[in-house]
Amino acid sequence: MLLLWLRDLCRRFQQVPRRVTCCQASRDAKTSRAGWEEKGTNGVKWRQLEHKGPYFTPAYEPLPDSVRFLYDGKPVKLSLAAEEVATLYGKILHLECTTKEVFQRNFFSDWRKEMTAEERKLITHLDKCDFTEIHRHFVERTEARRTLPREQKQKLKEEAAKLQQEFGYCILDGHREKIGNFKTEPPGLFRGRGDHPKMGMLKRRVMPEDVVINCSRDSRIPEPPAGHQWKEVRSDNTVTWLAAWTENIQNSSKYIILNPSSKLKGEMDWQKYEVARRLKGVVDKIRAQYQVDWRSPEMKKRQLAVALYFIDKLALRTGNEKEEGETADTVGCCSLRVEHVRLHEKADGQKHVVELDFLGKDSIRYNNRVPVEKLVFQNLQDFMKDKDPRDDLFDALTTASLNKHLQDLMEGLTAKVFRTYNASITLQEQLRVLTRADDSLTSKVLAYKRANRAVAVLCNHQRAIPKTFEKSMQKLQQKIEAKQAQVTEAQVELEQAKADLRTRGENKPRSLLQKQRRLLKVEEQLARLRAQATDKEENKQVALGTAKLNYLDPRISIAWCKRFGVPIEKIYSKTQRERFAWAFERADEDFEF
DNA sequence: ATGACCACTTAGTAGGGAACTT
DNA sequence: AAGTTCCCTACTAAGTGGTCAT
Repeated sequence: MLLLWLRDLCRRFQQVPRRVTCCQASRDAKTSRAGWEEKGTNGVKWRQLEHKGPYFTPAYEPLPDSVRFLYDGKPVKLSLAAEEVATLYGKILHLECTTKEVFQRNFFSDWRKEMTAEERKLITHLDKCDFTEIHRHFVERTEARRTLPREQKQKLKEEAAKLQQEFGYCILDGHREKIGNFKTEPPGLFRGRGDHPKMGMLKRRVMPEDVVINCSRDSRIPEPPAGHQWKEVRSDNTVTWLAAWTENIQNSSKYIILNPSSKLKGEMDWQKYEVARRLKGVVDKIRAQYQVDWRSPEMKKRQLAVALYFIDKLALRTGNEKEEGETADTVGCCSLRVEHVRLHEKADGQKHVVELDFLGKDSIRYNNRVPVEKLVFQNLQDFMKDKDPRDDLFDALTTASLNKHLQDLMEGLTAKVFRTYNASITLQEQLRVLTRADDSLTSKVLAYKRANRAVAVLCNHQRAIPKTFEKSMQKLQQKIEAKQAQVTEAQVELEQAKADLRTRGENKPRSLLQKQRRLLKVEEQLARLRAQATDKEENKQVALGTAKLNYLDPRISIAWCKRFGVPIEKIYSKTQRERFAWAFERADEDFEF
């Protein structure tokens, strides 16, 4: 208690909390041995941090009188507060979430809290509310912005750039670094993923009074907006955030953080991959061990061994416990329930097939059938025996105990390192298998995409099928047919030319050569189109970006580009190149993960 | 042990703008 | 110039895993 109070006091006086520095020192002894820190500083993330604080969402701008809200068919002029919340709903009227009952109920309940007593008395049923004029108003506003004359657009762009210049950068240890999100989140209606019990709730406007500023003591402390104050100004150099507030839906912290291009973030990214590379050195031993443990007489040990097998083989997430009723019902490995597993003695012509079917992170469905070793199968049967569908599959296992075990196997090893390791090693291996040195540039890039996709599939990174997918696929098919016709035509012409040369003895070898070249060219184009179509089809439900950004050691890709003469721009966009700047300094063509 | 809390990484989506057609 | 497609980025939700108090 005393310590707590002291620490709080320290923070209030904007000093580096002593206790934190002390703790960090002991942690450092461990981490430096593991090669975590290179500067030899103890958990300290910066020495200097200066910034302007967050940029706040501009105040609410009332609707023009011409835009009406109707209740029960009659226009009602809403109070400012109630109108603002109404516009949040009207703005997203076209989105599917507004049709969900939970969303509507939560929204209506929170909206009513913003109404005056009078409004509350009048407006009692959401289905009598008509937001269509509000919705149209915002659609028109967007449209108006889109069709703005060139100079006006230019002006808006410049204003945005000015804002970016003023608020979008900080000074960290003498370097000007880009901030990731320099704006506070605007008020809005909470859009959880999947079946979220809180969808539709009002996310309130962030005020300076909610915001804690983190910066160095001797820096220019950011000014709060006129007439306002910060909640607190502190100087904690063991954390990387610049400002923080507590969001009112889940009561969790939101942070203003650095851009991924920053040195600090880059260094942390690098370390992540170095840990994964260390796993490469011990993974065989770990695999051998968990296979032995499948036979253990201890239930705990067997559950751990099977769970780890899933995490390793199927790249499952660890699956922390979640508070029931606060979030959507999703699971990971350790939180799998009996109802998520089906065992097939025989399926698809294979023995001992395990079928997993559950909602994972972001309520993305994981549905996979895999043949497993007999021992794994028998263990699963045992774990499921005499349990209800809603019971935990691994009832004797927690993520904490799993990670504790992993920590003993290798310094810095946690469950998520397996995902990183397996993702990166898969990319490297797939690139090796799929790339041919004498292929065209296009083919090489396509090979990369394939390798990337293999990882995305492994990690179950999915996306919604693009709305225009069918249409654009049809168009591509038409293009292919047209190209096919061209090829046929070119073939005929070539044959004709050959025949002419023979029969009439016409002496035009130049034209013959031209026709041959023509055929080759259209055939190549056809092949390219076909490859494109295959690629598109295989990719329609797969999200490649997540793996690329978070799981694939960029040094693998950089080395591959160098080895095969592929320009790096073909693989990484500008922001991605900035994000992976750390890797360019550390990878030559011989790099091996 | 257990749970609350915190800080950080990982995730999919909406919407805007660039690039390409018409 | 307008329409269309495609790619990128901003946004913010939802995970992981550590620490600390109880």
